[in-house]
Amino acid sequence: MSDTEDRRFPTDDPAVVTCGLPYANGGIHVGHLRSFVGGDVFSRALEKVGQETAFVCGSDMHGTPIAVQAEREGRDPEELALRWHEEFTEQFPEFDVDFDNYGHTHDGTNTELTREFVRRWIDGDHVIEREIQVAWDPEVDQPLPDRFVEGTCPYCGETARGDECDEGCQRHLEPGEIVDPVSTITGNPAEYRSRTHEFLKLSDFQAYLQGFIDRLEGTDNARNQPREWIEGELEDLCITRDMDWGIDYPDGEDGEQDLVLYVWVDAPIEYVASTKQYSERVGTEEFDWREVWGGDGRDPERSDIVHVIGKDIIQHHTVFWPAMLRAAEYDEPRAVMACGWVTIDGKGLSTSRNRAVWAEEYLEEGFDADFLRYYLATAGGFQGDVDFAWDRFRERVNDELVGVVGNFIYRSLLFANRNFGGTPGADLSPEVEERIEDAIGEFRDGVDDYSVRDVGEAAVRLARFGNEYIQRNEPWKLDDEEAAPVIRDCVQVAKAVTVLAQPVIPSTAEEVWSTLGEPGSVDEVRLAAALEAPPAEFGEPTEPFEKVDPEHTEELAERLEERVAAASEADGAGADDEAEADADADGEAGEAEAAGDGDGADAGELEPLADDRISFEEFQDLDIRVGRIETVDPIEGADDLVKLTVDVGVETRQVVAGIKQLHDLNELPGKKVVLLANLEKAELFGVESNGMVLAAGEEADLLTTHGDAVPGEKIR
RNA sequence: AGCGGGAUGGGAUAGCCAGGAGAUUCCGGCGGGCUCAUAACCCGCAGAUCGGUGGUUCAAAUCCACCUCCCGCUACCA
Repeated sequence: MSDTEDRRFPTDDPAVVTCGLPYANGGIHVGHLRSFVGGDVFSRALEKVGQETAFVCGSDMHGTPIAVQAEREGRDPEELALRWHEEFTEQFPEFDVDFDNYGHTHDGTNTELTREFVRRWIDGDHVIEREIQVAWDPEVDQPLPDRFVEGTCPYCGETARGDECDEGCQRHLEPGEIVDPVSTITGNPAEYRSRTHEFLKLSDFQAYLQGFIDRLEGTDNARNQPREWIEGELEDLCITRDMDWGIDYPDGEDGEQDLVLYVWVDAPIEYVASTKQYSERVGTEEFDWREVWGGDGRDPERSDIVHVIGKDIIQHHTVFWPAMLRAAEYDEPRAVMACGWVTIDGKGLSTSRNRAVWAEEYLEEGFDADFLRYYLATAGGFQGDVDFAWDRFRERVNDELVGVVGNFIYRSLLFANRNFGGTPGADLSPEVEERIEDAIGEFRDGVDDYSVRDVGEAAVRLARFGNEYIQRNEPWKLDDEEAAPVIRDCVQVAKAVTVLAQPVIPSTAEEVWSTLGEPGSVDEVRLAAALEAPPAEFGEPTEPFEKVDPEHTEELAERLEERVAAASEADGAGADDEAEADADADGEAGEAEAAGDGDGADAGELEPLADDRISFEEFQDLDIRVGRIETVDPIEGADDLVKLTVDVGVETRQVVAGIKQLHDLNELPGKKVVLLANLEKAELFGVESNGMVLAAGEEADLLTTHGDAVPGEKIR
């Protein structure tokens, strides 16, 4: 970031704005919507400043989560993914997220282009073949790529997924790295088999990426977070997987290999493919995708490619992706805008736990899409997290959008219409002209700073000025002749507000535009239109917005509260296996939740007794047994965890317990313990734990029996 | 432990990256105005040591160091 430099928008070249691909295995909620709205606002704003822009995206159809889900449901992955893809296609327009092209990664364009990328890598000698050990389920004789396998991270020892150490050090894991692999489908311990795979030599691009990251524009998090990777040792990226679902690896000669490309290979290429589809549809004279993506002899380090993503996929867009582009001799991204999460009560949304406000649900409640767009775009800085609360939503919409923006436009236009039948014939005052120019400047700065918020605020501030201005001049106390210049100014401000606000509230802006009697669409005009005279005649305006009913949001807040409570409960009880597919979905705040413990932990300070009573039946749901410890083995790499085998009469269970530092392990065998037998299985450090040994307090003081109860006896 | 992001008047946020008159906007509180406007809008007040400590500087919310506390991904007490 050699500072603001002089590379301001617009440039002479066409730009492309992309949004992180929604993953086609679940619905869209407000968290996802934030990055789509952000991208849409930004691309509209770019056009407002005169930048030729294509806004493209597509559904992410491949990858193991979809394959896993399809397998579980006994369905075809393509059919599964397409169903969601269709839904996305319908939902985006409802929020005025208006892509110039929306494709998907499984379509012909992407498939072809992806293969071409890979061929270029091969031709450029950036791909090497390597024998690696891949996880394999011996029982069903099936390879276990990525998230088909879980195990222990070789770096930090945490439980990890096959493709990343999601719970520990967050490292990206290459196939074959994970220790103690277990199949996520069958639960079988996996074994490693030797397979030949293809690798993109990221190491070829280390120096390049170091320069790239200094050049990259966008939000700070995107420019800083990857530095650790780029400045460290870059490992080569395995670009193939042993799977059926995906794009076949283009190996030319022997079509024998049943390898497909890693999902993160074909997913970002969809950005290019989708742009290409757009070009093909409108014609290259209108928009030439090659001018954006390169290969046209321009400086590849000076593109106008802007990626809008969620902060969970920063590395993919700032390390893998630029290397992939470079290796195929395409241009590099100019900017990456990584937005924060949308939270509820400060905690992340969760698809699998229904801890969310769904896109569909929002619309069903009858709210204006512009309201949510406004809220999401301006509630906080783009890279910060934004809390979604219905009452905050109502507050900001009613007080700012309706009260300030809508009200100003309405009162101005109504006054003008009643007294003058339109815009009075008078000159624009220098004060107002200057103020509008300032607003245009704020808007421009917002675009150049990649600040969606500032872009949105520019219009609101101008409207606020408008209210002050009309109040200060009190035209209602003046005769028509005196009032004319004031109203002329107000109508001009109202028009300017409409132009400036259009990227955020496109549909309302459009209505106001036609109320003003302006020809064409506000979507088409540029910022300069804010200072052009409004029509001399226009009809009676209607109120641009209808307020949000407080009772309505109150009710929704209650409903949401219940839903969140339900999610937390489900959560407190359960392990974290359900997290599987979420992380890829962009804008999704993975699964948080530490369930209430953690606090009151200090010795000497006892937790209060629980208020909620449970029924005897509920108690009986717990299958608690007497057990006898047979063997004790410390778990390698873990501080406290040990692997126990416990005789519970009917069988012997393997249980993991965190008691290593608190008990002399040698004394444990033979000790009787109390075991919760029907707790769901969990995996800790790659070791399965089938039950829970009960212990008291922080010290994990093991419970035992005083009499002669025998293993297997039920506690009642 | 690791990585990232924070800590600003009662609550929620902006400013800090390009350091300079004690600071934005929204809600809330108090008082006033106006009546064109969707009980809207406008004005004024209430007064906060801009998390702590030290440093750089003529000057720091804004830069540097250390610290504390939060939050997020996530965790070994299953």
